Amino acid sequence: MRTIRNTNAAMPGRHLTAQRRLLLDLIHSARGHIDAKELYRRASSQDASISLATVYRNLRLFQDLGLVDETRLGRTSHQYEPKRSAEHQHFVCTYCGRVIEFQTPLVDNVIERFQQEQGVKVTKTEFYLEGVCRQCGQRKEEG
Amino acid sequence: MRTIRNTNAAMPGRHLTAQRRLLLDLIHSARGHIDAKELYRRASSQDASISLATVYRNLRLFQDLGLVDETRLGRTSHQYEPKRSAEHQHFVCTYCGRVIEFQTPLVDNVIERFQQEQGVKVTKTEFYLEGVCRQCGQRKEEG
DNA sequence: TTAAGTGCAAAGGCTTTGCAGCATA
DNA sequence: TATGCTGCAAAGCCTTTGCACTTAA
Repeated sequence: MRTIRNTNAAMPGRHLTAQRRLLLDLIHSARGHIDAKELYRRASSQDASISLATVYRNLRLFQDLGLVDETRLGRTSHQYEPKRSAEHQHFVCTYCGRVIEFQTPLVDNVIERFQQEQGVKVTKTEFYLEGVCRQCGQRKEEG
Repeated sequence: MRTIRNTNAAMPGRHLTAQRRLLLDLIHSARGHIDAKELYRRASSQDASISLATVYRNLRLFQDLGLVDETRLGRTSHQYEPKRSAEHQHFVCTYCGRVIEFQTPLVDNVIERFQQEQGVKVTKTEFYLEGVCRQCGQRKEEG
């Protein structure tokens, strides 16, 4: 069980409330992605009085502080995960919802070139693939 | 003014209604991206009685028929555009909302390799960049 | 002590759906 | 003529917000 220490280095000038500690803990231990609803469900089981508004407010805050990354996967689902140093990308299986993360330097090349050619500054990248995972592909062939 | 011909080759077994013709026309002449609300606004100015439900129903239909592509840009906005043969990618300026489209074979390389390594089948790609466009970058420096 | 955070409930967007009437094939 | 489509209005989601109370610093 990962614990967030009691000092407030990550949120200068902010209150490190029990709710925030709980939410950060859950996001970290989710190992992968978690959406607001599921985060609320899990938080509720440990603190029955926590509200969905608090979940949303803090997800927004964590993003602003750079503690958490938001990713839009699939049609409308927003997923959250701890911030990482390396950019990484996502593949989502449209049959079972499985998420595969991957990372490739080619993406950095594309960005570098695009910035130079267009004179723009890229601050965020999202490379999203959708398709059929190995397992579901096999199941389809067999079935 | 691009016109969609009156036969129904694009939608076998479907009714090519006046509303659908109008919507397809507008999507094509939007030259770029358009979202449901704006599409509704423009459609209304030509057919005051068209309903938002019809817009949504048909956007869904057009996607299913492969006539139109949906792209999620920025936080929550869904954008629609005519289907194209070549995959292309998007950059969105977080200041002015400008959308720059680009295309690079590197993306295809990434997909090819990913499919082989993971044994998956990729059916959809979205490479989304966010940042500051040239114009807004200059404006920030000057201001 | 006091600014910041919380829960609650209500409101806001966007999108979908049930239904009765209408229009296309 | 018979299905499919439409408009309308209502409902469904997900997310945000106003307010009064609570709490961390």
